[in-house]
Amino acid sequence: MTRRFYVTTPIYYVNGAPHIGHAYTSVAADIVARFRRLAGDDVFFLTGTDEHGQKVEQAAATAGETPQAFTDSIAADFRAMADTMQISYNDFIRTTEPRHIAGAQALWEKVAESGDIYSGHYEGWYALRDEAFYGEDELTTRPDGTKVAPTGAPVEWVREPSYFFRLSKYQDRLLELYETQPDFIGPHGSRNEIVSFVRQGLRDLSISRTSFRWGVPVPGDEAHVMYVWFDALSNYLTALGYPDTSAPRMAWWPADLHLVGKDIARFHTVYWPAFLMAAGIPLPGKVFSNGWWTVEGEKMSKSLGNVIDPRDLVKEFGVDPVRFFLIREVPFGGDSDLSRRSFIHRLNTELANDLGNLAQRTLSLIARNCGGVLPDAGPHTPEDEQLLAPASLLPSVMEGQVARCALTDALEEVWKLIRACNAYIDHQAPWALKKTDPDRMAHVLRVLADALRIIATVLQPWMPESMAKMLTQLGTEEQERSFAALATPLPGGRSLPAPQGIFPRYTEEAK
RNA sequence: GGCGGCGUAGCUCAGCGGUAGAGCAGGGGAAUCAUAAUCCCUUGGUCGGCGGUUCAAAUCCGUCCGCCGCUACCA
Repeated sequence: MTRRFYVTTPIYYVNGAPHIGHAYTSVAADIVARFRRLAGDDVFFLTGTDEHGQKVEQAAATAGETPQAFTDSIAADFRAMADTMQISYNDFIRTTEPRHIAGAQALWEKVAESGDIYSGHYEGWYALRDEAFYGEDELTTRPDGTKVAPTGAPVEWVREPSYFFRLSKYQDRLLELYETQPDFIGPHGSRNEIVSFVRQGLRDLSISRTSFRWGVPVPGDEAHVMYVWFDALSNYLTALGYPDTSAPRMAWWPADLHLVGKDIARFHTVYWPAFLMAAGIPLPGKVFSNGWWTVEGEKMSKSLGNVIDPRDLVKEFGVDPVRFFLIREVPFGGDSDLSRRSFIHRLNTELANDLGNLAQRTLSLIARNCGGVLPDAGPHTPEDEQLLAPASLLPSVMEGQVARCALTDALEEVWKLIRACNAYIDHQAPWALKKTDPDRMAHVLRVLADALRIIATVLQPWMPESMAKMLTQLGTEEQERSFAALATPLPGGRSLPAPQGIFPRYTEEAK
């Protein structure tokens, strides 16, 4: 029976334009989704936008638009970015859609049924700009007597009625979850932080607001709208058709993997499982958080004006090199830097030199010396085996790595094989065999073609467009590109298209 | 302050009890099928400091120094 796999990106908050950080998380999720599809799973891949909250309401007012019109245009921009990045989502949910609003309200009611929602008052120092409450001890007093948040945002004392979620009740069950399901939170460092946070003790969570209107109305009390995280987190369920348990998509629940930025790890590893526990809904399998990008060594910020729109890079270099760089440059999970120099260096050494050139030299030798058709396989020498044996294990090795979200390690695994292929071709020297032993030459080229087929197959999730081109040049049909298809060797004699370079080299023109 | 992580070759990092590793960068050589790409060899580290446990420590323990993260409602 086909395994179902459900992976999500965060729903992105529409208070600004999409940047490289959003693209990063989405590309990572996309790689997992594509990888699981190649492995034969029935994948559901969700992305979308988080569109409620006071900040959005105000930004819309400032822009002189209705909140709906405002979010429509930014949501469209996020969707366009996802499309540019070749994100293969199955659905794009917006929290302003009726299906989501109804689902979020149903989840609220379900949690309320368990007795874990009660009404009270919330009061504290509130920073409008940050949409956040702060503790007295976090504030600093300015010379003029006004208090400001650590972020520098001015705060005011507010008191408003609020519904609360009994988060405190779930402390032990959460700790037990982290204990019994050690892979629930990744990477490791993030897990430690969450565990120690929960150990400190959990306070009940204010989950509604009366101070603004742009949100999901609380069922049965229209004076309140839901706190944005109750609303937002429920998207992972509402997109599947929740609360309609007979909806076909509900078969994908519980989610296998939520990929998130490290800033929102806590919402996904503490609040979300607690909400689900309260509602009696099974928990997701894993929440993995990724780090931040800096640009040329500096923090990305609007004031520095160094915010990178991934689409600008795609325009210049193509989508696959950007996807590749984002995942390759640093172990997935940590922070990383994007500099033009390191970017171009990566593309030149690993894509153009190592991989692109390997394909090009192999394919042009075949084109020129084998009549442009895929040679038959010959008897394997020990050297051939030494190359092909580990190559055939690649998909299963990478499967383990992808399951751990070790997306960079998985790439490194492929590059070991690519380097081995370059060494192999030099040692076998098919260009010399051409005169001394043409049969062996053909067999060597076939070994390389087989290795390249594996390489291109497993790299499809990272670089779908380029690897499709490479697989076409290697003579594979559309239906021969899954992991399962690798078990069947391609028939010799198939004619191959004329080889064409896939990854160009870049030279920075001197300025 | 509390909790946690990190500090290993010029750079990015892996190793986590048994004679220091990879990639890139640097140096030398080979080859010429290929996007002047590739291959081979090679320089380079008292594994942050000090102390301890052990036959044996980057690897375990203690301590010190230096970075970084978390410490509640903020993509």
